[in-house]
Amino acid sequence: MKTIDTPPRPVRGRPRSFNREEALRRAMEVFWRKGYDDASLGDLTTAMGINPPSLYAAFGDKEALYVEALRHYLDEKACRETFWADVPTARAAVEGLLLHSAKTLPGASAGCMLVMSGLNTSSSKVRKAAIACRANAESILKKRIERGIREGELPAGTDAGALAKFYETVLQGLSIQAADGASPKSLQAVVANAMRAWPERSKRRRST
Amino acid sequence: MKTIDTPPRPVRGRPRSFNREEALRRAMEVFWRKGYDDASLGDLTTAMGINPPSLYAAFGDKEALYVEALRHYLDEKACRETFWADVPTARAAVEGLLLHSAKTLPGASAGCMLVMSGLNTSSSKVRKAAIACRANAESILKKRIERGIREGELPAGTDAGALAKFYETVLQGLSIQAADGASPKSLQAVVANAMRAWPERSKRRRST
DNA sequence: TTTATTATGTAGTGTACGATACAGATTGTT
DNA sequence: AACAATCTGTATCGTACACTACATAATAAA
Repeated sequence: MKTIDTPPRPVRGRPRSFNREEALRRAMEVFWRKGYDDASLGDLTTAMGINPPSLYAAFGDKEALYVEALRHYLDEKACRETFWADVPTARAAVEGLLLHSAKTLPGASAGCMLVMSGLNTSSSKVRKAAIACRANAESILKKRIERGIREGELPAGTDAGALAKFYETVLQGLSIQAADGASPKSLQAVVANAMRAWPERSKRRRST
Repeated sequence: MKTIDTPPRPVRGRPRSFNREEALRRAMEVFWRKGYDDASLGDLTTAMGINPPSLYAAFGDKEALYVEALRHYLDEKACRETFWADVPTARAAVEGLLLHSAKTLPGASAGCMLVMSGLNTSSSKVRKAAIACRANAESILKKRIERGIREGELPAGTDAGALAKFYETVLQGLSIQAADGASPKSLQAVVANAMRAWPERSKRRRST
């Protein structure tokens, strides 16, 4: 799902000399690695291969560039719908999501960009955008769990919202653990523990 | 446990005109609320009621002041040993810790200072100190769990390190959830889910 | 060819920040 | 009383930052 569509190419004037998508991708990597505040315009323009006026003409300002980079991150790196395309059960979807994080986050030196966004950040615009994106991610997780309930995979009385929030909480904690230097193996053990909280389908308990 | 002892009072010279402990406490509150980078020296000196030279004479520099403020936070707000003084079981200790966070964090507008420290921060000194403090907190949790294993509360084969890391991960996720505006009630539901992963003492399973 | 429009590179602007120089104030020591 | 030592308030310093003014280049339309 494209969240922001590229404005239609202007018909007149000097054409842009750089690839906007590619520049955005590089900006995303800088923001991901250094965070919003610590990524200076110099860092960004160097990585993007352009000068400040081009950046401002194409993206607005630093805040807008960050928000767009975060959206790009979600589409490219963390799109749950596509990640879950062929996963049959909610349990496998959640476990796969957590394990994916456990395996890949220790490589990214700064955790998950979505999780880290807006924390300790001066820009309230960035903070609000990050909160909204995380809420959206949680709602996607919730919907997958609700589907599991509808399909009989989970007990009928399961609180999908609370369960989604729990696994989202674990996911967010994993990023901090990864940023602190935890190994993939230790994070996988964390995931294994988290999955022990998964509501089993009536292992011999009255269901009302 | 005092981690840093106040240097002995110099015998000569003009005496300090402010209370160092009280100034440190106020600096801690500013850092807690705004984070390391976003707390300016102006914010700090205003809250502390002193001028920059006094700050530098008493605390070194901004980084050293932050590290000391973080230690103060641990002693005052988050000392697990004293928090667990009268808690008989490891399970109650962990659950109490999580519930305490679930109830109090939504009030603090920026989550737990220990958890948020060093994230998206320019100072590597602050980052390293934060990582060390979190590792220490996790080891305290691990020791409490190991005691539970020794005392027969937990199954003999339990991996204390993995279990401690799991609950520390949840604790860290709770701070992000709180910073995102989650209510105490919803966080308590997260805690309830997390406690479902607690290893029960052989509810009819072979214990080797 | 001329004109309008948009992008580019150079070279800055203003500002906020962390940190400090300095002179004067306040103490203990001799 | 004279001196040494330490702290305090004022008034900065140098720097890094986000951002932009401006002249010029490159394109499409007239």
